[in-house]
Amino acid sequence: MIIIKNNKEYKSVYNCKDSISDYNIVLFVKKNNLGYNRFGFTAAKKIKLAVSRNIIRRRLKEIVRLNECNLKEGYDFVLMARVNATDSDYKSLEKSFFKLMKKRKMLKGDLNK
RNA sequence: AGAGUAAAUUAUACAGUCGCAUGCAGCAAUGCAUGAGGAAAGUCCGAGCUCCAUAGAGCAGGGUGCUGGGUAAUACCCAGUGAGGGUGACCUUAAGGAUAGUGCAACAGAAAGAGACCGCCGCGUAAGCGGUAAGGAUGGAAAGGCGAGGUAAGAGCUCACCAGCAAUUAGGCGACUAAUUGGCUAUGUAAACCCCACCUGGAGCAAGACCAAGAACGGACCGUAGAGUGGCUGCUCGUCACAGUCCAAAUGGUAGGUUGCUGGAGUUUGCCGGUAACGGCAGGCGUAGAUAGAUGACUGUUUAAUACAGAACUCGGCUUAUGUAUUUACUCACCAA
RNA sequence: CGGGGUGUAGCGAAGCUUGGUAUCGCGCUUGGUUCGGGACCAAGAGGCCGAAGGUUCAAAUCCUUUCACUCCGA
Repeated sequence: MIIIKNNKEYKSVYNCKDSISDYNIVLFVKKNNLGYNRFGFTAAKKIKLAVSRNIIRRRLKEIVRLNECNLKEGYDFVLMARVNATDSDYKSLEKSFFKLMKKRKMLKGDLNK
């Protein structure tokens, strides 16, 4: 898994304005023409406690790690946690991840159905 | 068996699978070890460390404020003193000075620092004058309290007891306590100004150091006489740097890597000193170090795995948040013997 | 990491220095004016001053702790 590190790259993804949202997550997508995927995880200060910010980011990382092989290649993804995600557990985050990926048709082959 | 006081322990367990960070070993694949807290938090104090002149002088300003001790240091801790609260175990306490001075005490009340409104008593036909702080009324606070003597009526005017002040003596390192004597005494506020005693330079790891890249963050000279700006509270002084001229480049953005970075006033066991905080000696332990930022997911077990909550230079305190289970010592009340 | 500022009626602000009465504007309610509405005139309601302690006879004001919002510097 390759993580986006630069602030500029995050901003360029946001500026594409290609976003789709859910109760828990906002997903930003941009084509990068590199032949592989890159990921970014953010949890803003709106979520007050550092503990819950960390836990949400770690859970999102875990979801991506386990399901990276199912995604199409050549894109930058940024997963932004909403305030509602504070009370959500791992399984509901995973559900909304798949829901959003299906909507954007980013899953490989038959999985989109 | 009820109510309570004080102190302390415990903190996402254990096993397996996948995954992350750091270190070590290895050519590599990989293997092994370690991996958030009691508050990591708030940033309310105190330090270390770094730079500013290896930090200066004076005044202002700021802080602390019963006594003694502990400590690197403190506004912290320990032991004690006084005051207040509780039947008690025990708890609370910014607690120097109001006789150095100034200010303030609204409204009410006659009067708020020195006093006569009503009343009482004397004189007087009366108006009024004088004496008087016992009683009334106001207020948070009213001229030491209360009783007896005394008197025209009264009054520490006199006396006993109590409270306060001063001096002496005794005890204690000291805060202070006790006794005796004295004259009879001027309220509160210093978390109002202030006085006294002690302490106090500023900025902070984005501090700072080194290296690379780049056309370039410079080189040389003069001067340090005066004026100016800056060195993060103000003023005065002092001191340092810049500011000047010439050469090169240019009015602009680049911001990468290494280091600081974890062994430290560390922790724990025993002995000794001390009422204690703590100190000394000897032995054991090696216990996160990232830089978009490492701890997560799933399954099983036990009654249950839950609260508050996440390291970012490091320590010592304080304050605030907090689940479950448990222990020790003590107090009061009731019952029984 | 460091340094400020603000919190007062439904909304926006004064008052805090120097402690005793919480004031102003808009809005709200009632009445008047108008054929009716607006504007205007008159009257009125609405606050334990972010929270908890302390000092004081008395605290929005002074002190301590705490919560929320917000700004600035590196």
